[in-house]
Parts: sequence; structure tokens; C-alpha cells
Amino acid sequence: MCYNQLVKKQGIGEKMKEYQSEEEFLKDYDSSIFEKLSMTSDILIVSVSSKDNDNYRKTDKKSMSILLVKRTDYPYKGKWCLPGGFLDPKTETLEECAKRVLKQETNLSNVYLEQLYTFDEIDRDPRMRIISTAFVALIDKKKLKEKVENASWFDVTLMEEKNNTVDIVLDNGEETISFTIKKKLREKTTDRYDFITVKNTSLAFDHARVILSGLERIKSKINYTDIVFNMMPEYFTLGELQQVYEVILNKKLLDPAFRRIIANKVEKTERMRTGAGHRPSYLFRYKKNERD
Amino acid sequence: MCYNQLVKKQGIGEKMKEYQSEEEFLKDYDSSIFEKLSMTSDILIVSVSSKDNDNYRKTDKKSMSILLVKRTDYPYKGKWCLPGGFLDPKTETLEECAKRVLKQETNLSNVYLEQLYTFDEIDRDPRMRIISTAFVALIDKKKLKEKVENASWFDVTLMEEKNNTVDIVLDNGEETISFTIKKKLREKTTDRYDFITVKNTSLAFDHARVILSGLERIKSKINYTDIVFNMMPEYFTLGELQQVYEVILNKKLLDPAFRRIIANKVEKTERMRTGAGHRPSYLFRYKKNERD
DNA sequence: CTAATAGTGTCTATTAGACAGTATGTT
DNA sequence: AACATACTGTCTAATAGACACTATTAG
Repeated sequence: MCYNQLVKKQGIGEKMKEYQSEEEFLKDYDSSIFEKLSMTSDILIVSVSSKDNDNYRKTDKKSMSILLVKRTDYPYKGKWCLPGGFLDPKTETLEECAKRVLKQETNLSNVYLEQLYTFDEIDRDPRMRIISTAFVALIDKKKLKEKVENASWFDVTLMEEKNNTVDIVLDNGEETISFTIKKKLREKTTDRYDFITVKNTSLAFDHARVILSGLERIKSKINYTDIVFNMMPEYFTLGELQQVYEVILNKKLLDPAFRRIIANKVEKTERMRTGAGHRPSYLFRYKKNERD
Repeated sequence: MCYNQLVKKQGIGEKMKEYQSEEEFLKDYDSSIFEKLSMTSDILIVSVSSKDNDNYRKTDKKSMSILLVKRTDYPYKGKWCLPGGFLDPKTETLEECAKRVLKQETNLSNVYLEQLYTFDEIDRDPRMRIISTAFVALIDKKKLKEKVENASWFDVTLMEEKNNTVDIVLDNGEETISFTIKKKLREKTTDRYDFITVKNTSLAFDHARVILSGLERIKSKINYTDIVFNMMPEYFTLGELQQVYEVILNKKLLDPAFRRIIANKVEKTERMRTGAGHRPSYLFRYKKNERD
């Protein structure tokens, strides 16, 4: 039996049969399909959201948020996963594939998109050998219009423990899911870690690791690139920008130091943000530095 | 016709027929194979070599060198390329595949190996859709024993031009090959570039881009990791270490500054390097920093 | 002695961290 | 007036850059 027929029969592209359990579903797979190889692009779509505050004076508390999709089919039926899709080897690159998924899930094009890593553990997908190239997309959530079915934004809380263990809590307002990853240094000469998922009950595939990899990528890049501005609206206050930095870096920054650092990345406009119960602030705008 | 038979017939795994030209070779390909997908792991194996000097006092000039393999089959017959191999989707991960190739080309295991990027332009391989995940390996060339057939070490010279163009010259002592890559900023908010190969007559596939990506990865990581020590012997002088830094960063460093920076990464031993026509120097050894 | 590298002391410039202070809106 | 944030001045600490100087060997 050839690959295409198998894919059809086994519902990788489209659903053919209603299965009652994951075991039943997997039993129906022809093992010869394991000799074949498929690729997917999975995307960690990251944005910043702000929670409304009860105190009229206080500014809204910001947090990072990521877009997850609830799986409607086996495997991992009912679990959350990153938006992703199968690569059509005939017509598209992995990045084009990712853009297609992104368009479908957010209706946005022209989005910051960066290849993160290729995840390829042999058994990462129980159906067959599926290798996934993960991407990170940064968007300004305010640009989104309608809600997409089965997709939901989760606020991210990251807690780094002493023994190289990270607890990640995701909350979409209705549901809270959490997972724990142990970071094991790969070799003594570098900063690279193997991510071992210690606890994970709600996320499909190896997406817990993908999420942490992506968040760390953003964290490491925020200091030597201007990627934050992909998550900002055109006009913003320096206080808002600082909060985004703080949320990504997961630590408080000192005002004067922060303003020194971003001084040549932004330009002051005439506009102001007023009505916040305290001194109004100037709105700034991203300005590409000349020396770059 | 199923995939395996096609692969057999068309000599992806093993050679079946002697072709006289690339055109003839490609004509023989069944176009239906383009619907399928294969992956390879390609490795940029990087080391440091030193050229002998005519002046007995002067220290040998160091340079980075990379291992290339001469292609014996179409496509790109006779051109140089990175060591690489097809992934067996049934049994191995991309990294294991890379390790297998590494063992075969250098007879080394236990080597620093890092995933670089997944290259997947649709037409990057004229045979069919072959997606390549590139790795960077760092080795100490002195650990190598015998020479491998068709493989050769090329010294690297990198010249960065003003208008974001890079000239790379590779020299293995008998042959000099060079290529030019234009770096085009992908988006204004980051440091990411599209690499456009402007001139390349001697390298197969998209390996010119892979080489530059890999060299830039090393350059960017040398300052915040300890990866250099993977290219160093156990005992080395600080002068030698500094030279390696200078060769990778492509600029001169000031002695006192350099010694301050690497002070807590190395430990002094009792051994000395003598007989060099000048003041002997202490040999140092890599020491993993406690605070890491 | 000389050429070449090894290794250190110290001054200066730049950058990061810390804290205190002033400014100004809304309720 | 009180609160919360906006924004700046300035001192200090830490780090990076620069230069000059001394030390030591093979030939």
C-alpha cells in the first residue's frame, strides 16, 4: 500500500472514522507507514495581554500569552497543542507552511516569524514518524479580530526553581493547565539544555518542550534585538514597553536604566496617554536605529 | 511505484548507473518522487589549524578550518559539499544521523554537536524534495588520525564587505574555492538575514549558506558560552587560546582584557611550553565555572 | 644582544545599578 | 489632598579599552 492511500485511510489529512479510544485508533494503523516520513510546522504564537485591574489608578497587569488549539481527533484528543499543519512537500517551504497555519489561526499575515528548532524524537507522534520544525511568531494581540474555533489564548506564568526545574502555568480564564520541565545541561561548555518533561497532563505531543524553548528564545533575543516591537502597538508609553520587557525577562527593571537602554530605539511623539488617574505620559513609537 | 523502489532505482541510497551529465541524470528521475520527502543531516565540522611559519620565533598563524567532501555522483558531481547523510526515519533521530556521519568522516564520537538550522528550499536538491537539518560540530583536529578519502580540510578566510556582502575563501592547500553571499535583513526588528548566494562555483547544494550560518553561530556563541574549548587540546597557552578567539571573531584582542575575561574559565597548571624562541608560557586547562 | 611572545599594572572611558527627587494627572 | 505613575539627576559600582612596562627565552 502506498503512502498516500495510507494517509487517507488513517486520517492524517482528514478524518475517516470515529474512534472511541487512542488504543483503538493506533491499532488501526498500518505499521509499514513508519518507514515513511512526514513533516509539520508548529507555531508558538506569542503576544502580550493585560488583565483589568480593580484599582482605577493602577495600570493593568501584563503577561505573555500564547495561542493553543484543542485537539478534536486522536491522538491526544481533547488535549491542547500548538497550531500546526502538515507540510505539502510539493508546493511549500516549512516557513510558508507556518504562514499558512498562522493565517488560518489568526487571520494575520506579515507577522514576525522565526524558525526555532526541529524536533524529531522518533516516538514524538504515535501515528508515524513526524518531524516538526517549530516556529515562533510574535504578534500584537490587538490586531486580532474574530475568535477562532477551538483556539484559545493562555496567559503564561513561568516559575524557575533552584534545581534547574521550570514550572509553567497556562491560564485561558476557564481552564488552568500546568507542566514541569527539567533542564539538563547537555555539555559543560555551553548553555544548551535537554528539556525533560517531568509533569504534563494537558499538552499534546512534545509541545511542552517547544513552548519552553520558544519562550527562552524570546527572552534571550530581547536584549540584543528589537523583536519586542512586534508585540507592541504603533504607539505606546515607555511604562507599557517596560512592563513587556519585565514580563518577558521575568524580573523588575529600574526606570532610569531601562530608559537609557531603549532611548535610541524609540522616538517621542506629540501624543499623550491621559485619563489614567495619574500623570499622563508621552506616547512613543519604534524607531529603527541608524547604526544598525 | 512505491517510494522505496524509487529510491533504489534512482540511486539516492546507492549508485545504480553511470550518468554522463547532470541533465541525463535528472531526466531519469520519476517525477512522482517529488511528492515524497526525505531528510538529511548535514554537518559543518569546524576546527582550528595552524600554518607553519618560516620565522622560528613567530608563533604559527592559526585559522578556522572546515571539513568538506568531494561529491562522486550526480547531482553536483565533482563539487565540494558538507558531510551529510540521509535520515533513516525508522531508526534514528537527526542528531543520531549526524553522529553517524561524523563517526564515518572523522572516526570521532563524543563531539560537540549542535543543531543549526533546517534548510528546506523546495529546489535545494534537484532530485526530489530533500530537507536538510544542519548541525555544527566542533573538534580538536589533533585528535584525528587517518585521512578519509574524498574529504579534505579547508582553511577559512572571511571578508566582510561594507554593503552586507561576505566573501568566503576556502583553501585546502591544493585547491582554492570562494563564494560570495549577500546578507539581506529580513525585518527591521531583528538581527536575522536572508543569505543570498551571489557567487558560488564550487560548492554543492545550498551549502554556501549553511557554512556562513554555521560560522556566524560560532562567532555569536563564543562570547557567552565556553564552546571554544571543544576546539582546544587539553593543555594550551593563553596566547594560543587568544589566537583562536581572534580567528573566530576576526579581530585583534587586547591582552589584558582577554585575560580578564577568560580568567575564571581556565586554570593554570605547572606545565610550561618552552623552546619557542621567546619567554616560555604556562599551560592552562579548561575549568568549568562554579557559578554556571 | 635581539626579536618575539608572556604577563601585569594602571589609568580612563563607558556602561549598569541604585536611589532619591520632582512632576502631574484623576478621584 | 492622596495616590499612582512619569520622568530626571546624580552618585557609585562594575566592566571594557588602551597603553606602557617588565620578564624571559632561543638563536
